[in-house]
Amino acid sequence: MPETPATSRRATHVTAAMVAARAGTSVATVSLVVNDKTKGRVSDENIERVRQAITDLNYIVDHAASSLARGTSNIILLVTPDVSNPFFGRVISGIQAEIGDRYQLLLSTTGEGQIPTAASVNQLTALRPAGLLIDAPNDAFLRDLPRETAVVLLDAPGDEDQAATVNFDLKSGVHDLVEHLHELGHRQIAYIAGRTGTETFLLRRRLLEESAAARGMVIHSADNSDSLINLDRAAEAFTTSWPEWHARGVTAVVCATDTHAYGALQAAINLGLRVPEDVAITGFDNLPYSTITSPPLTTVSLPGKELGRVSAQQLLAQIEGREVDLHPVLPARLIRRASTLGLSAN
Amino acid sequence: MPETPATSRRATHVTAAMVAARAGTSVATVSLVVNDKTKGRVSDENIERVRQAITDLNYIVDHAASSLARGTSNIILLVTPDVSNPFFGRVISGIQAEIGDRYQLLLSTTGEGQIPTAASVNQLTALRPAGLLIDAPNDAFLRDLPRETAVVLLDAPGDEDQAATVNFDLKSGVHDLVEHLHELGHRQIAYIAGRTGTETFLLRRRLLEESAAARGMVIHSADNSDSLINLDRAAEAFTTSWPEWHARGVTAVVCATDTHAYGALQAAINLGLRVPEDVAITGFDNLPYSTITSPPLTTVSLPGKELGRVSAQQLLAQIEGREVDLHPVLPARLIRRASTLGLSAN
DNA sequence: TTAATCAGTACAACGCAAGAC
DNA sequence: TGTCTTGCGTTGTACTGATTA
Repeated sequence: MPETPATSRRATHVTAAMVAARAGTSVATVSLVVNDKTKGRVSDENIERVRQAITDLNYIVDHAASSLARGTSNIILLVTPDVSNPFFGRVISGIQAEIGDRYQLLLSTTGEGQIPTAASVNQLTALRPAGLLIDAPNDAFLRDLPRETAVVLLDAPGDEDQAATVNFDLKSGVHDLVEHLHELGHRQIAYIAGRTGTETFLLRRRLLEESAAARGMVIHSADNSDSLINLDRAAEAFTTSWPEWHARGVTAVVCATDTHAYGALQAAINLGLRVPEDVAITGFDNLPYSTITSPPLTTVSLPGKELGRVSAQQLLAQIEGREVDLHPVLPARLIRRASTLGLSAN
Repeated sequence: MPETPATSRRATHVTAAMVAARAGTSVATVSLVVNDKTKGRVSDENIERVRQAITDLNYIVDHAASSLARGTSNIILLVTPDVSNPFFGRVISGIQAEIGDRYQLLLSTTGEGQIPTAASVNQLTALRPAGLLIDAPNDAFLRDLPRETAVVLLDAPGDEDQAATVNFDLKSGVHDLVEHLHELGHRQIAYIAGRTGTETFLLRRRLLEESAAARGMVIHSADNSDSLINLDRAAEAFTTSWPEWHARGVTAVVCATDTHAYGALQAAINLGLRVPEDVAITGFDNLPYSTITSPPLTTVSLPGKELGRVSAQQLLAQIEGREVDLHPVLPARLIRRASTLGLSAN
């Protein structure tokens, strides 16, 4: 009869064996109880004894051992290009709200401006995550994706054939934006983005060009191959490009995110420009700060928390084998504020 | 001679055994190579053979198995009250930059306004994290901390006896702030915070009161027991409290974070108040948006990325048994902007 | 001869889950 | 009902031989 192997090495760490010893059952029974597989396997009395022992000893199933035995973990991996953008804070909130504590959210940031390598993707698979949430991926990353794992792509327009996606209705958002600018009399429009290669930013530009062309408007681009969503960089880009834009008659600057727009706003003001009289500025995201900038920012609202929430639902459905719409699209609404309004049509 | 057990169940998943088979060595040798413990144990030739096999097969050490065998994982857990505040984005960036890819950063959010329970703490320990980074903890949480794990508390003034900490020099920051307000003629000051029970917010208030008392100034508090760092809630708090504050002669509102200050700013403007002529407003953090609000925000700058970076260094030092200063303090500098300046001293 | 270093392997954990019994 | 047993994939310890100081 082996004694309880309690103080084998460290006095700490409660194992199923200790629980079993205390409850007077086998380890297998403990496992059945903690995993709710008691139906027809464990008597009510034993269930109760085990439960009691678990609370008495404060037992928690070891994550590593459980993952190893099962071949998969309860970790959900969120891969984002840049957590410092508050937009991702919203996304994360949405995910957390949805997954509760059954799964654990692990963050993996590809790092400032780094394109994720196959190696780093592999690092992630070593965790045997229950699922992968990948925000604003580029093509290189998608190629290396493990096919065995549940995957949802967030804000990855054009990748609908690769995996489940949750996208924004950018087309309609951009359409409204361009129409709005057109009505205000703008004909020459500049576009500031970062992170060349991120599909969603490229799409925003393509849609802009299409929508603009349909109305005889022209899009000019900032020549910044930035990889960050960064206020200061956007400000630099604006400052550098403005002389040329101005010479070409640009009167409105569309930015790929609100954060870029804040930078543009700052730069414009530093250059002594009046917004929107001299230049109108718009963004995407509708961060909370966009109501208190001077002037408040016209922007295409992208529901970040909703993105996180729906993506998580999507992923859980995959993991649990439920059927769902694989490509939901979230609305993108134009929010008109003073950074474009107030310009007299010319 | 056993064949390579390649297609045992799923054709996927490369194991050390496969690598060993291909390299013509034992599994143990493979382990030694991947863990860089070859010194005097593995010949250069075998190291090379194993390395080759690893790249050929694209082998990655399984996280669960490794963690189980070692009794600890390579996960670093960040516990934050609210990821949606962009301040945490900075902190996360700093941490990521420091830990590289040797460790994986796992996020655990205690949820909107939830005080973390002992149960949730235990959930975390099931992961056997290499270390814990805990931001702005409250006392209840600290009581349940596992003592065996490496822990660093971030922005946890007053908890220096509990664990390693990385704090801001709030005292000096608040001192400068109060002096600044005093010079501008303010005597009655209101304070808006969220998250009652978070030590750092309480301390900001205490320091404010001490500093103010020394100059014959008075602090009034908003009666909001909010638990969120949330622009809208702060706006509500301002709107609700302003009539009374105004009646008592309050001319300046100090907010516990910039995000709160944005809300106050918005509310003040909605009430038709001029900032800073009718009411001065200040924050803490110095988020990038504070330069482009209207007016730009006077704030106590708290270096968030630095906080993350230093905390991670601190944690790695603990994990690796190195000696370091256990309680570094990061500077908190007052940034004077238009939300307080421009008020004529009365 | 006795240590000590080097090279490499066998094997028992690690703690849990699931199928056989 | 419930337990036994095996396996998940790694890691570290103990061990074997051989060579060198």
